[in-house]
Amino acid sequence: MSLLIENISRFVDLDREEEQELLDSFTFRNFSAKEMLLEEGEVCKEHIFVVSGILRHYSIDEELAEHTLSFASSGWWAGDMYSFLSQKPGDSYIEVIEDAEALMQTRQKQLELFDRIPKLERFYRILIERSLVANQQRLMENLQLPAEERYKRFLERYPDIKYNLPQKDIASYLGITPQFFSKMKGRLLREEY
Amino acid sequence: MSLLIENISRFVDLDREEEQELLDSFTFRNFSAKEMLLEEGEVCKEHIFVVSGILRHYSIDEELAEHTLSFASSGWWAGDMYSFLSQKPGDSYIEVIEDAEALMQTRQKQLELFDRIPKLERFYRILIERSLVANQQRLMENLQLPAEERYKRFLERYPDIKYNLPQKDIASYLGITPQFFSKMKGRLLREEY
DNA sequence: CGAAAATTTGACATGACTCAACTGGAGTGG
DNA sequence: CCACTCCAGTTGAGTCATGTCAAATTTTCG
Repeated sequence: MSLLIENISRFVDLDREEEQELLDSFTFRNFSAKEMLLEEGEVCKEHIFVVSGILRHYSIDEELAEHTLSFASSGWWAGDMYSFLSQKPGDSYIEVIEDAEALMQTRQKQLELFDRIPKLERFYRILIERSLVANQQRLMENLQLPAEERYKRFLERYPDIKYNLPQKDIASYLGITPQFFSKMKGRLLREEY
Repeated sequence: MSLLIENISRFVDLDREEEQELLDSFTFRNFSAKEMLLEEGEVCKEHIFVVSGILRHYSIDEELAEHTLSFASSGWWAGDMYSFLSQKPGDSYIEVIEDAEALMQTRQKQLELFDRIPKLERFYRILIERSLVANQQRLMENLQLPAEERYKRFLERYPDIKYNLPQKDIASYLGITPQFFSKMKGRLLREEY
């Protein structure tokens, strides 16, 4: 559980009491593979800090194709930001890819803490700033790069879990079909020699 | 200048003194069309609040193709977030599309104000939260939708300036070539009758 | 008015998709 | 522990969306 504290301490200094208050605002939960943490039409009530395991955040379009927005493993955050921030029903899904342990915080608890401990609002501001930068970079990658290059960036972004993910999920992250991904991978392997 | 105050007041309440301090932290500037506010390799020293006119934020890939990350008109913010937040050299450009007036704030001034007036850090947190949501939505649109649909979303996102932008810039925002954009637009016009 | 830039248009090329069939491994129940 | 089923992954043929190249035309602006 101190993984969370470590993470936050990289950006702001908390004293013992504040750390305790922070931890008390989270609920610890266990999830097993294939469980759904969020489905379309539901409100994303909690922001999720992943302690172990892997989550996937995705949405489904009119043609029933899935599109992965992000993966989250140890030390990363997950949540449908639109729904979590507005507390309105969202249109995305969060599923468990590998058995996971996570710390969950409701928006209300979060906002209370921001009032009580401004340093935590600062931490969150920094967290969101960084997410925004990462997202903008990914957007540019998608505009500029062909699938093959995007795959290489993906490998760099998720070095710890790249071998634990089903190919179809990687394909849906890259924005291509599983069939095309399979062919592309075959081509890359052949080219390596 | 009170456009800025109006904007901020939608999320936090400031008293006269705080408003003044906020305004003092910005510099007012005038720009004319085609001026560059930021070029590759430079540090994005200031966060920009557009009072009037239009800016475009873009980057250029290895094939020299431009990719527009965003447009900014009256009431919107602009800046290379990666560079502004880290104060390291960035890889993007900001140009003036239509003569503009803007308020500029350095990262240092901004951080000082966060310490002095926590409400402003809150405002900024909310601003970034919203940017993040908008960005994630655009990312999903790019993964899911064909160019034609993306164009419709673009029209909804920029209703005020959609007729003031060169087609090549719209194309580079959508992630397609100007030629293809031209053909697509022709097709859409013909279909309308 | 003239030069440069933006837009349009057409022929052709290609990256990525669809559909369909096949293979193989993981999980489940008998 | 086997047999069965069910996904995930692979592969091939044909197609479609979008790109490239090149030339003609229109617009912008000094």
